[in-house]
Amino acid sequence: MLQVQFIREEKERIIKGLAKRGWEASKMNILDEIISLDDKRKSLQTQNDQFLSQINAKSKEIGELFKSGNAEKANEFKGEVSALKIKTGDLEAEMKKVQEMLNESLYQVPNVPNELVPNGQTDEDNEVFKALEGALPDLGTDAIPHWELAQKYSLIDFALGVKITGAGFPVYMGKGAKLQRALVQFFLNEASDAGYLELNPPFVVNEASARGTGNLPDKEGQMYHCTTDNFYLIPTAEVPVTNMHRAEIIAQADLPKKYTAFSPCFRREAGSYGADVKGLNRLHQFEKVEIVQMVHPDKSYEVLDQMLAHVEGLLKKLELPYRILRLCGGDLSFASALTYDFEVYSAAQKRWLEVSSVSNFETFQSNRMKMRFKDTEGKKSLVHTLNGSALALPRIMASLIENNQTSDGIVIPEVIRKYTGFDIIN
RNA sequence: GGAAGAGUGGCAGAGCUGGUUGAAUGCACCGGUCUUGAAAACCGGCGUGCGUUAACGCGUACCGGGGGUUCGAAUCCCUCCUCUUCCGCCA
Repeated sequence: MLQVQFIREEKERIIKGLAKRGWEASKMNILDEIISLDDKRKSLQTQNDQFLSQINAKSKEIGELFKSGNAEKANEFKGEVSALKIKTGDLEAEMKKVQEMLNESLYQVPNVPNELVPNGQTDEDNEVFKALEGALPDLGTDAIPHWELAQKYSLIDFALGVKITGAGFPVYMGKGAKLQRALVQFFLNEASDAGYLELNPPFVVNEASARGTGNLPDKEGQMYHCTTDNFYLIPTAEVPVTNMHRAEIIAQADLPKKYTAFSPCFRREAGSYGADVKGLNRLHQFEKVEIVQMVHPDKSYEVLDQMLAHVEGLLKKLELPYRILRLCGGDLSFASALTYDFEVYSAAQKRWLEVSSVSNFETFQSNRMKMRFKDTEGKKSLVHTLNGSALALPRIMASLIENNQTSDGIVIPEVIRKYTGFDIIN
C-alpha cells in the first residue's frame, strides 16, 4: 500500500505509473479521494484531541477537588466531562469510519511501476531482458511431454492424486520423488551458500500475516482458507517469511535480512483451464524454494540484480535453456514495482514455462506491515522488500525431464547427482 | 481438552486497596567528564503511532488484542490470544 504522504507529493508520477498498468484516466481521481479523506481524518483528530485534552484536565481537577473535600464542585465538573465525552464519542466514531474508507481506497491502488517497466497490457508485451543463449533445443520427433515421461518411468501419478484429493495434487513416486527432493536440497544449499538464512516456516498463517503481504484482501479467493481456525494455507513461503519482521524496527546494522525457505505452496487457481493446467504446468499444491530480502532503500535495485544473478546461476548449473523477461505494466503484479520472470523452455511441449519471478516491492509491503529500520541518526524509514523463487519445482521438473530425455532414459544434471544418488532414470 | 497462574518500555522487574504513572529501579545502549588509553566512577540522554508547529515544543493515544464500568484505569469487570505449571490425549 502506498503512503498517503507519497501520494500527496508525487501524484503526477503515480498517475503516470498507474497509466502504465492500464488504469483509465477516470480511475485516477481515487488519489484525490485519498488525500481528501486523509485531510478529513486529520481535522477530526485535531478536534478530538482538543476535547480529550479538556477531559483530561477536568478529570485531574476533579481528583484534586475530592481530595480537598470539595465534593460539590467536583460533582458539578463531572457533568461537564460527561457532556464532553459524548462529543468525543461521536468524533471517534466518525474518525473510525473515515479511516476505514481511507484504507479501502488505499488498498485499491497498486504499486507504482519502476521507470524500467515497459509499456504494455498483456504477457505478450513483456520485454525479453535476456534472450536464450544459442538455439532452441530440438529433441526430434520422438520426444514426448513430461506427463507421458512421468507415466513411462513411474515418476508421477496424476490420477492417483485425483483419487486422493483432486486435480492438481499429483503423487510423486520413486525416482520422481527423489529427483524433486534432490532439487530442493540443491536449491536450499545454493541459497545458504549465497548468505540466505535457511528457515522452515509455518505453512499455515493467520489473517494478519495474509494481510501483511497483501494476499488479503487482494487475492482472497486464491488461498485455501481453514475457516474453523481462520487460518490460510500459504500460497508461497513469501507470506510467512516476509511477515517475520512485521511491525518491527530493525537496526540499520542488521540490514540486509536475507532468508530462504522451502515450502509447499497451495493455490486454488480459480479460473485456470486448458493446456496451461496439463501435467505439472499448473498445480494446486507444489513445492518451491523462496528467497526473501529486507534491505535499505538505497540498495534494493542492486539487490534485485543480485537475486537475478542467483536465480540465473541455478538455471545455468542445471543446464536448462532459459530466458529472462521484464514484465510490462499490465502484467506486473499488484504489489511489485519491477519484476523479472525466468522462463525455461520445455522442449517436448515446445513452450516456455515460468519457473521464477523476482520482484522489488520497494515500500509497498513494508508500509502495509510497518516494517521499518532505524538509521544511525535514529531516523526511522520503511525498508524495501524483495523476493524471488529459487526455484519453483514442478516446471523445473517438467522441463528437466523433457529436455534431458534420451533413448537411454532421462539424464540427471551433473550438479544434482550427489543428491539423487543416481545419474539416469530408465 | 480440563485446572491454576501469568502477560508492563531492548531485557530484567516495581506498580495492580483506581487520581501529575508513558510508567520506579537495575542492566543494556548513546553522549559527556575523568584517564596516557581502557575499565571503573560520576553527569546527561534513552519507546512508538497520530495530530499540530518554520523549529524548540505542545496535544493525544498506547502497560498482550478487543470491549465495558468510572469524572478519571497499567490498576476493576467481560472476552479473545499467548505463555508457564499440573492432569488428560497424541505424532
